Amino acid sequence: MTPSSLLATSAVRAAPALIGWRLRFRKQEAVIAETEAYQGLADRACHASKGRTPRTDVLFRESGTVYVYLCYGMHWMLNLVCDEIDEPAAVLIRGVEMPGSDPRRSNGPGKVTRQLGIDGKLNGTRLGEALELLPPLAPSPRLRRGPRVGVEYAGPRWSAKPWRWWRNGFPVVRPDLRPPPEQ
DNA sequence: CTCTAGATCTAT
DNA sequence: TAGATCTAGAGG
Repeated sequence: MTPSSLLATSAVRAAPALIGWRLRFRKQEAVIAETEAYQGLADRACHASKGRTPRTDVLFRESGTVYVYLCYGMHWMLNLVCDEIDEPAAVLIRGVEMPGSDPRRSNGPGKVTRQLGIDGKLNGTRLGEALELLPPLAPSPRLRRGPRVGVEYAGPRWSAKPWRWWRNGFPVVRPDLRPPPEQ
């Protein structure tokens, strides 16, 4: 499994598969521990549901493109673009684990980028340039899943989708969230 | 041009 | 539970 084949599929399939893969940036290494999928024009939680705009353009590009945007005026969100060209989809990196670092320093999307020193300059670059994606070193961990965080604005149909995954035992923020009864 | 909401985090 | 901080996108 190569980084390109991993991402050349829907975000809903790529997001759980990415857990355990490693990100390398400026000599730092981080193991992906929590992800969320944003899939397609129909997904009201996905920025691309607003259409192709200057901001969402990167989502329509080739898988392996890096999408970074500023949230709440102060937090950078790191995403990896998935799926085919012109099919907007991305996985949000919500949590990582770094050797010798308290995981509570990197268990949220804003914390991830702050910890690694990632900002908007990475937006539109491709994996392999500044940011690298490397295969797991350990066997696939057991995963847990639940609804995405902070997307209530998308309406109940989309905010209830259990499109968030994390490594069992990872100290996720908002552990109060439970998977919906059915989807 | 103005206005508003937002894929969050931290301290209170 | 509120405040920080700022920009894309929508509306006039």
